[in-house]
Amino acid sequence: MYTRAMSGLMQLEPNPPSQTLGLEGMAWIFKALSDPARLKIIMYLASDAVGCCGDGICGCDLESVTGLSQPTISHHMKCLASAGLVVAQKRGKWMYYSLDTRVFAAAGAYLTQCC
Amino acid sequence: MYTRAMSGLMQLEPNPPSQTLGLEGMAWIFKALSDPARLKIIMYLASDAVGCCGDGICGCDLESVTGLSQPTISHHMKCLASAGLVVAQKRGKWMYYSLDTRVFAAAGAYLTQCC
DNA sequence: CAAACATATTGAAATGTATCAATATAAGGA
DNA sequence: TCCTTATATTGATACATTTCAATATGTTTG
Repeated sequence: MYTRAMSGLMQLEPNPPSQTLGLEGMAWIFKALSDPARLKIIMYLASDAVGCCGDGICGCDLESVTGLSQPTISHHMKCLASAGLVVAQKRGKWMYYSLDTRVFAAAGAYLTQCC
Repeated sequence: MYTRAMSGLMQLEPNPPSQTLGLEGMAWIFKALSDPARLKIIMYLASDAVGCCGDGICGCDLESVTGLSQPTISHHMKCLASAGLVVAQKRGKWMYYSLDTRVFAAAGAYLTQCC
């Protein structure tokens, strides 16, 4: 899975993806957004909730929010990170996740401007 | 496929989907957007191209634009229509397709406003 | 009505996805 | 060091998706 070379997405420059990415890249972003569980995760990350570890939202928070197993959360977060929508940061033994609002803004602009 | 009850989506009211649709509905829209061939079709429909039948863009136009077979185009258009992104209209023996800009605007707003 | 054409449906193959159980890896604390 | 905890990976299963060939449906025109 996620065989697409993601280096370009992971360290996105200020340029909006709609100009940087082709159809394939945009489709990849929308695919990451196409699962209800992942949207739920995104909404939780956007909600400024506190999280059980205090210093951000980590994987175990997302298990309880979604009711999904730990490997499934790991899978979904890799999917979101590979699209550049989520930034994953390891601190200690936890992974902390946050949204890259630039990618959301760019994908939103792509939809509002395409027609 | 496309077992989801689409009646609500097909005759969308002015209300943006982000308020009308839940996570499932938004995920359904993003899934329709998650294929490069469908994005190519959308870009073509947004381009105000003339089309071989003169009075809009019909299925055979999309075959030549994408290089995909007729059944595959039919499949993709049903997918886009089921998400409400595309309106399909039969005139004579042709199906004419157009974008529902309200759904694009609503999906775009969902992304720009969620974080 | 019959032929031609546009689209839809069916069937099938290849591939991809979502999910969890089991296990591995990595990091912190006793 | 050993145990506990958080996350990642592997393996397996069920299901969905993309695609086309073949065929069916429906519409216009001869």
